[in-house]
Amino acid sequence: MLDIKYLRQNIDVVRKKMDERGQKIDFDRFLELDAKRRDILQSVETLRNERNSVSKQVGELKKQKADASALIEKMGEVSSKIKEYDESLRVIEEDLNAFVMIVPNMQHESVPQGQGSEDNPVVRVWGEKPVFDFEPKQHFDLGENLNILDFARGAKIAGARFTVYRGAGAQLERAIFNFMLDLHTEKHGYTEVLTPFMVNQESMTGTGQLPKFKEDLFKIEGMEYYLIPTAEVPVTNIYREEILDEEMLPIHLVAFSPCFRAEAGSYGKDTRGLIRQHQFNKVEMVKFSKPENSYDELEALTADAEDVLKRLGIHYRTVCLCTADLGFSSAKTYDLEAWLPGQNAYREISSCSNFEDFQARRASIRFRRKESGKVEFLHTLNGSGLAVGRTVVAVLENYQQADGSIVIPEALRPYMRGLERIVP
RNA sequence: GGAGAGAUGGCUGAGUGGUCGAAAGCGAUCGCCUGCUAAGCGAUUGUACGCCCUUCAAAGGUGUACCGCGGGUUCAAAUCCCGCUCUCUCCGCCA
Repeated sequence: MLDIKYLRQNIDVVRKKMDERGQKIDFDRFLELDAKRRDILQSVETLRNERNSVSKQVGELKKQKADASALIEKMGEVSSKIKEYDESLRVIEEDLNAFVMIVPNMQHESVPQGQGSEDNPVVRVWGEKPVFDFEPKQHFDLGENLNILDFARGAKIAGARFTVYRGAGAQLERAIFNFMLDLHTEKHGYTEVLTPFMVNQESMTGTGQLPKFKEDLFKIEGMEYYLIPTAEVPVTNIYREEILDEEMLPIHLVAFSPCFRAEAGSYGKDTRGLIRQHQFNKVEMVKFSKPENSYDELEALTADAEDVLKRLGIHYRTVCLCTADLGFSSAKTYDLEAWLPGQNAYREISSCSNFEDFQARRASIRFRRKESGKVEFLHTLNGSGLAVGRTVVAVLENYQQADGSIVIPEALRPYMRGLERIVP
C-alpha cells in the first residue's frame, strides 16, 4: 500500500500515476475520509487526555479518603463520549483502510506508458529461433505421443487444468526445478528456503493478493488457510512485522513450491496443455533490499532468471511491462518470454518485479539504519526462476526432433541420470 | 482428541486495579577513566498515529495508543471477566 502521508501531500502526483495505469480511483473520497479521521482523532485524544488526568486526581482523592463522586460522575460522561468517538473513528478507519488496500503501487519513472501488453517494449533478446526441417509440434501433442503427459487422466482425477506426468516427463519436471535450485544457490548466491504451501489471511494481505484478488485464490473450506498462488507469498512474509538489522540486507532467498491458482476469468484461454494450470511448480527468487539498491537488485534478479534460459539454450526475449500491464503491487516488472516453436509465439516464463516499499508497508517489514538508528521500510523484489511447467513446455518444443523424440539439454542431463533423449 | 501451564520492551524477567511505557539485570550506543584491552563510572536506549514548531523534511516540543489478539467491567486495566490465536508439558492417535 501507499504511504497515507505521501498520499495526503502528493495527491496530484498519485492521481497522474494512477491515470497512466488506467486506474480510476476516487481520491476525493480519500481526502474527505482522511480529514475526517484526523478531526475526530484530535477530539477523542483531547477527551482521553482529560480523562487520564482526572482519573489521576480521583486516585489521589481516594488515597486521602476524600470524596471524588463529582469527578467520577463527570468522567462517566466523558467516557461515554469517548466511546462514541471511538466508534465513528473505527468506522472511518475501516473505510480508509479498505481504500488504501485497493490502490495499486506507483510505477517507477522508467516504466513506459502504454495501453496494453502490445506496448511492452522488448529490452533484450537472447539466442535465435531454432530452425526445423519439419513442422514443429506443440508440447501437448509431443507429451501425449511420448506418453509422458496425460491430460485426460489429470482431468479425471481432479478436473480441467490438472495434468499427470509420467516416467521421463515426471523426471524432467523434477530435473528442471532441481537444476534451477542448484543454479541459484550455488552460482547466484541465494539461500534456499522451503515454506508452507498454505498461508493465512495476513500473509495474503501482506503481499497484495488480498483483499482485491480473492477470486484468484483457493481457500481451504472451513479454515482460514489459502493455497499459495506463488512462493512469493510465504517467502516475503517470512519477515512480516519484523525490524531487521541493516547488516542483514540484502537477503536473497530462493524457494521451490507448487502454486495454486483459481484462474477465474481465464476461461477458454490456454485450455490445452501445461501453460495454464490450477496447480504448477515454480522456483521463486525473493529479495529484501535497502531502498537505494533495489533497482540494481532488480537488474541482477532478472539476469539470474535469464541465466536459467541461457544455460538451457532456449531463445527468449525480455520485455518491460508498460503502465497498463503492470501488476497491482509492482513498481516495475520485466517479463521473460521464452520462444515456443510449436505455438510459434513468445510466452511468459518469468516475471521479475520490484515492489519498492509497497509490500513492505503492508506487511510491515522494516530495517534499522546502523548510522542513524532510524527505522524504515525496506524494498521487496521477486522473480520466477523459473515457472517449471512452462520450462518443460519450452524444452519439449525447442528440443523436439523429426521423429517426435526430445533431446535433453546438456545442463539437465546430470539431473536425468544421464538420459540424453526421450523416445517413444 | 484429552489434561495442564504460559505469552510483558532487542533479550532475561518483576509487576493482581490508580503514582506503570512499565522495576532490575543483560545487551547495544555515546561519554569519562585507562599505556592498550578488560574492568569500573555516568548517560542514552521501543513502535505507531495526531498536533505544534519549521519553507518541506529532519531535529525538537506535546498528546494519544500499544504489556499475544479481540471484546467487556470500571471514573481508571499489563493487572479483573469473556472469546480467540499461538507456544510449551503430559496422555492418546499418527507419516
